[in-house]
Amino acid sequence: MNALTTKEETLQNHLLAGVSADELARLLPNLQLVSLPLGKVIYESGEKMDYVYFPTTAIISLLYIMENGSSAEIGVVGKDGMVGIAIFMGGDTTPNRAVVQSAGNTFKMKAELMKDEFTLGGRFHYLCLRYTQALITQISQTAVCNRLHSVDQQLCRWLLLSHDRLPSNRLIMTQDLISNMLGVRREGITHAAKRLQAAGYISYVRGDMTILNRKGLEGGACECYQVVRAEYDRLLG
Amino acid sequence: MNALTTKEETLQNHLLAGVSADELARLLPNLQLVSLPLGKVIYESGEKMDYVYFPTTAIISLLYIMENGSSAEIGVVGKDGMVGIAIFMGGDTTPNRAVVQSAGNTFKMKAELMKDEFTLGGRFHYLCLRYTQALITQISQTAVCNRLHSVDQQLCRWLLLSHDRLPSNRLIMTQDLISNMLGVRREGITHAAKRLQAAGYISYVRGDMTILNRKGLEGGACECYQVVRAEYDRLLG
DNA sequence: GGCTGTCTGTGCGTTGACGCACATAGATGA
DNA sequence: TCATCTATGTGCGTCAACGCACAGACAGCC
Repeated sequence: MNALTTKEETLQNHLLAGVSADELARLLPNLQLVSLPLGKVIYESGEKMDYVYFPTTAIISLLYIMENGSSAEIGVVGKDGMVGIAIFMGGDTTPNRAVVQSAGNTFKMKAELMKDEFTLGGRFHYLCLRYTQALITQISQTAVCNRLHSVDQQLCRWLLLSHDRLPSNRLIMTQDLISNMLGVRREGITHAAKRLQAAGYISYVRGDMTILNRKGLEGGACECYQVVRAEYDRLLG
Repeated sequence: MNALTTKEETLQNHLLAGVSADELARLLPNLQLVSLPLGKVIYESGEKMDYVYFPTTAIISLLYIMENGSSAEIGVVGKDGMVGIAIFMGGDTTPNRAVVQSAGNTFKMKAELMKDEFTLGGRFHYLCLRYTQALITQISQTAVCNRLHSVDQQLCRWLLLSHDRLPSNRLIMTQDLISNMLGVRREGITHAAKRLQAAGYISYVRGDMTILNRKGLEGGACECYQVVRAEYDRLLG
């Protein structure tokens, strides 16, 4: 891959696409394109973060793992953002695991270089902070949704958030994995997915899901999805 | 109140206590001490934030209000932090309401002055970012807790988070208000509170609650409380 | 083809929380 | 003192989600 196509691919990530020409010129030599397989753990809870990730086609899920092994997703990151905000926020680590939810590509950059660029305080700095605020809204809305909404509604929200970050309508993911993300039973996902398939919104066979009708999903979701979407558009659109 | 006592009171807020002497000298003339009554709304969802707040004895709850009127807390702020991070993160607003959960004092400062001081990039900037990361952990853990834990456990967590930010062992708050914070039924809080009182961990009469046994509450809470506490200590301790 | 492992579907009893209705008890003020 | 309001306690039916067990169904592989 030559420099030109790398530059083109960086533009697939919304944060990298938004920086100034000067900044991009500085960042480009330090960005390494890597392909991530489904299930790959890129950060473990409490572990020092060596790299920051800017996904292009991959989707990364931020999970908290309980002591007893159960888990729940707190946020999802794709081409809209980055994984590793703790690096520039100053904490270096977070008590969360970051797992590849959908295989694909991402750029990675050394944590030290990330800090250096951030401290320069330019448009990159500005975008990182605004992105962090958008992520806070996503996490907040996950909290609210977990409290007040049904599994059916949450599955719709989750599918929409994933679809927004996906390069196609296909999502390679078993119901068992989805249940781990949402922190519910696998059977609960089976039931909800069946209903969505019966309604014609999605179709799936053995870990291969296709989104057929976004509007339908939007109707089945709670207001949480729209709140998050609107904040991303407002802050980064 | 003269300048000396104001300066002493600012030190009750952990963020203000952590800034450099130069920064504090710049901030002090712009900090206005106000007393906030229980239930006062200091920000409405989506509203432009005119001030940032640094509580000393007051506790502020960050809530999301659903379209149907039900609500859920996403985080709580006291002397450990500040309300209004959106001002320096760049978004200016958030889709949340900020309500006084426990009456008390807070310093407030004009949003413009906050932005100016933040952009200077000193220790204040550093502390604001680290605080934001701690708040993210709190919100994340709220999401996890909402998903996986019982009302009893969540009440313990909530009481502990409040107690950490309270100047005494007394919390003036009805069960009805607590239920709005946690996004559960009032009766659910009645049952949980009765159990805690029977165990001797708390006592209460008509909106006047006293925490008698912190260790007991810690035993009744899920791991979520400790995770949040540890992150605050690590990032800001 | 047949074996094996994984993914999805289904049934059933249990449970934690909900929604509603109403009872009791402390606080407030005329 | 009495009326009223608010806060808390309690009962009961309902329901969504859970935990468990197991039955297909499909894929990959020898």
